[in-house]
Amino acid sequence: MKKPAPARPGASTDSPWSPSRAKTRQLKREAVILAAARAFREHGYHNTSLEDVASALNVTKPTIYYYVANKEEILFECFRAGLDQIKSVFGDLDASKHTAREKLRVLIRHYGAAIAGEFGWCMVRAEDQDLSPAMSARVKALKSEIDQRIRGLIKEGIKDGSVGNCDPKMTAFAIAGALNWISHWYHKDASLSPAEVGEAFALVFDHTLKPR
Amino acid sequence: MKKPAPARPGASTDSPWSPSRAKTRQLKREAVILAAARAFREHGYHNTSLEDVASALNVTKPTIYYYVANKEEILFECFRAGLDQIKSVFGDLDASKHTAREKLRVLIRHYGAAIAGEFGWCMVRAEDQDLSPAMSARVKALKSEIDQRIRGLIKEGIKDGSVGNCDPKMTAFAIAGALNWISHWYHKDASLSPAEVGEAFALVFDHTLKPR
DNA sequence: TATATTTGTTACTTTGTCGTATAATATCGG
DNA sequence: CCGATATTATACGACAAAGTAACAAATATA
Repeated sequence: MKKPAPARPGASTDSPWSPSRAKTRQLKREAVILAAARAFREHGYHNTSLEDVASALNVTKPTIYYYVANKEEILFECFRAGLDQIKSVFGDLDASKHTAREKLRVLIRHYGAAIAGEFGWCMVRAEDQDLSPAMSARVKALKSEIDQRIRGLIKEGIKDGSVGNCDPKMTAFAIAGALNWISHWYHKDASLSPAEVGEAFALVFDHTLKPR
Repeated sequence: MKKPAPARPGASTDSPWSPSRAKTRQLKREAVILAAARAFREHGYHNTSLEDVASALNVTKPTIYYYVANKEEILFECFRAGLDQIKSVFGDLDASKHTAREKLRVLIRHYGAAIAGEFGWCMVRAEDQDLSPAMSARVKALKSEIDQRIRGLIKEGIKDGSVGNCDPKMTAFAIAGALNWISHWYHKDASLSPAEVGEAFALVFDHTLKPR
């Protein structure tokens, strides 16, 4: 279970290993995750063997296991990559001085773009049951954080008057659901870029939220 | 591949077999489908063995195969049961003389209730790749019919003035997505009945659609 | 009650894929 | 240039679950 070399790119001076080694290793690991994410999206998690992933990278299966402990770890990393991408906008939101509705607009645009991205499928459609209880709990916590953020912004908006009166819980479910669902249709109907998709949904829900 | 007896309940007079036999057989078949649908929802399609389904019904695996050709057929029947439930409201819609927005309200309420029902999970979260190309195509056709209906009603509403100006395609995606997503959270958070969930969403999107 | 048909079980084969033991090759620091 | 370590391949073990063959129990009809 112990890594042969610390994979942190920052640990260059205090490590006996060349940083370039650790760096390319990290890069290759990420390539494995990404190739897996694409295969999962195309064929589903259970219909994708690690041999499929390997051959997509022109290597053999044990090579995959050199970079990753097991299939579950790959799935977890896919979840994390996607969810982190969504959460990356939280900082901007905290800093911003706009109304809650405008913050929601930003969040929706960003969220939608992330779902249309490479890890959208895994983040949304992969099943908790394919992760161990521990990993599943971590994923649930991340997801819940995002959902709570939406619900919180709706409540905030009702208070500051930028959002019309509505049921915050159901409205948040509706928004999150509509966004998550993008992963079901986006790659079949990719007439828009991920950013454009996010923008389109931001517009739709701006209508929903605007007070009347 | 040929069934030993025609399972249609209508074939009572011209068949040498007692109709009660065919009837109970049909009932048992449906019990298999339903038990499987519940197991799929709880553990996922691939994490549910037919032995699990069998033991939930207090029988053994080959008994399942007596009522059903294979696992794929079960999944297809689950899809069909759910989608038919949604489509069952189309007749009322055609007969109704209300505005398009009011029709949408009815459709959304009904759709939402169906998704929160027994077959909601299979209908929405099961993957096309787990069906043969032929069956997958049939499912896609049914789904598309429903989506087109929503989009059509939005366009109709924009024309008759009951729906405010919006992008019909994206708005339809948003509505369908929000409704489909119910299957992800409903059984964990079942504080409302399926009908109440449908009603709540009808309300949320009435806000979205109302002209301003 | 006797017989044919339906319904169900026990025990098996087959298949696919995860994950690993082992060995061979490439690459880096000294 | 050499030894150690990183990287990759070949071949295999283990196991779970789909699907089947052959046989046993139940039941309707004559």
